[in-house]
Amino acid sequence: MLAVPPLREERGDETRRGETCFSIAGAGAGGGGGGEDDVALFLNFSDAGDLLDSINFDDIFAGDDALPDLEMDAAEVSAEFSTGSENQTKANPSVTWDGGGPKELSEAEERSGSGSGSAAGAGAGEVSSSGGEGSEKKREGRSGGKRKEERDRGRRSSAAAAAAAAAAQGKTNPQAQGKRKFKVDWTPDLHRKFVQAVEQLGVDKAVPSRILELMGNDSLNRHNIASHLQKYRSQRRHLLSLEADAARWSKRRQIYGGAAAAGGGSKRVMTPWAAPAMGFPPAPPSVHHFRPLHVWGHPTLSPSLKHGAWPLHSQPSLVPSPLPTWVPPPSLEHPPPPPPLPPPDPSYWHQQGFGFAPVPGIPHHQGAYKIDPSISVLTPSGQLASSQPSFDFHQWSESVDAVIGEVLSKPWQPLPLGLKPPSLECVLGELQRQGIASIPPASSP
DNA sequence: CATGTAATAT
DNA sequence: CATATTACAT
Repeated sequence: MLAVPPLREERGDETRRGETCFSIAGAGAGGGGGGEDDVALFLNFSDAGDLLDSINFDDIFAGDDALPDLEMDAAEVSAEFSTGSENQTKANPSVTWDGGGPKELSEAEERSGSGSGSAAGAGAGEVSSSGGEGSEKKREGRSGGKRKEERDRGRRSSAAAAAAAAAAQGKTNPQAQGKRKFKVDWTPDLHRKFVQAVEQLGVDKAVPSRILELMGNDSLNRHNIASHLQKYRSQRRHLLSLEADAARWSKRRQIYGGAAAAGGGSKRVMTPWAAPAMGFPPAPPSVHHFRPLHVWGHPTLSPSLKHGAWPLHSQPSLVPSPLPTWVPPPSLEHPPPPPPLPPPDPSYWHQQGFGFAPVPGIPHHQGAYKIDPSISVLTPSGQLASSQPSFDFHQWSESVDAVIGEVLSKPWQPLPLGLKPPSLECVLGELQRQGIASIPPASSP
């Protein structure tokens, strides 16, 4: 709570220089996902250049608090999806029959129109869950986590029988059509097709069914795709965040480290905001008023990420050497020529599923959100969350203004992604609107 | 109903 | 371990 001096209230101004305050409005709650983004990305980005080549995704996904130890174990990285091999070019996915598999489901109907009602017959089949769904939807905290403990659903662990049936038919050529429960082997090739389809559709419009169409692969069903897609997106998000982080770091080096940093004896490149990186709020006492705030982030993948080969190894350096750096804060210090940032696409933020994630520590429904680590969000509680630094306005309170100043001055942006810098108006506007902050008189920090 | 996500099973 | 499956939410 601070005095809230002047600030142009008129929203009309929001678009200065093409900038726009994106409002995620309700979106927040919806996203629900993206939970794994909380990895602390303290990677050693000293050399953004080949960073990506050395990312060990296992670490990344491990995503616990422990800082990923950048082991740079190239070998490991390329563990799966080894493209080099021979198996390539197989048009058909190598689906492997999960013959004995206990669970068996008839997927027949998947094929939309084609009503290939094959119906494995196999009486047993229907493992289809849910006996009768008690309909006890628990409406609570939402966000993926609720999970009704052991949903006592009597694990129909058996159903197995059916499997046999499937197997029987399987033998020869699974894809024929009687595909049942095989496991898709996402070969690099298959994956490429997948990616191609996804990109063709547009990352955001790529939905299982359509992807499926485009891939034309008849041995896959929607679920296979969905599953893969899920993973794919997940990966993507990580890449995005890494890229952003790398960029940020790179930027900082550029700014603070300068030539000095080169040698390795990086001066305390750690300047402002990295300081008391207090974790997340000690649990916002009572965030009653929460409304969605504004977020900033990158609307799209940088080209370097777009290529199809997701399996890391083949991935070109993620961070383009010449990082399109965006320099300083608009109103602070030097007014750098606004780089030709690709126009942000507002709609982006409204897309569903882009990982708005609950900020660890803050019950989702309380309205705290964050997006990929690289993106920052002003939470209802006044916390400005981003991958690393996290400012809690309550705690830093005295200096909200200062905080804001720092926030705005930090190298936030070198996002090679057409991300635009948070505009002062956006930040302050929101703070003001919520009565949390005041406007630093033109030259606060 | 299709989709997305997290958790969990295999 | 990569996928599949499930539960739930949208």
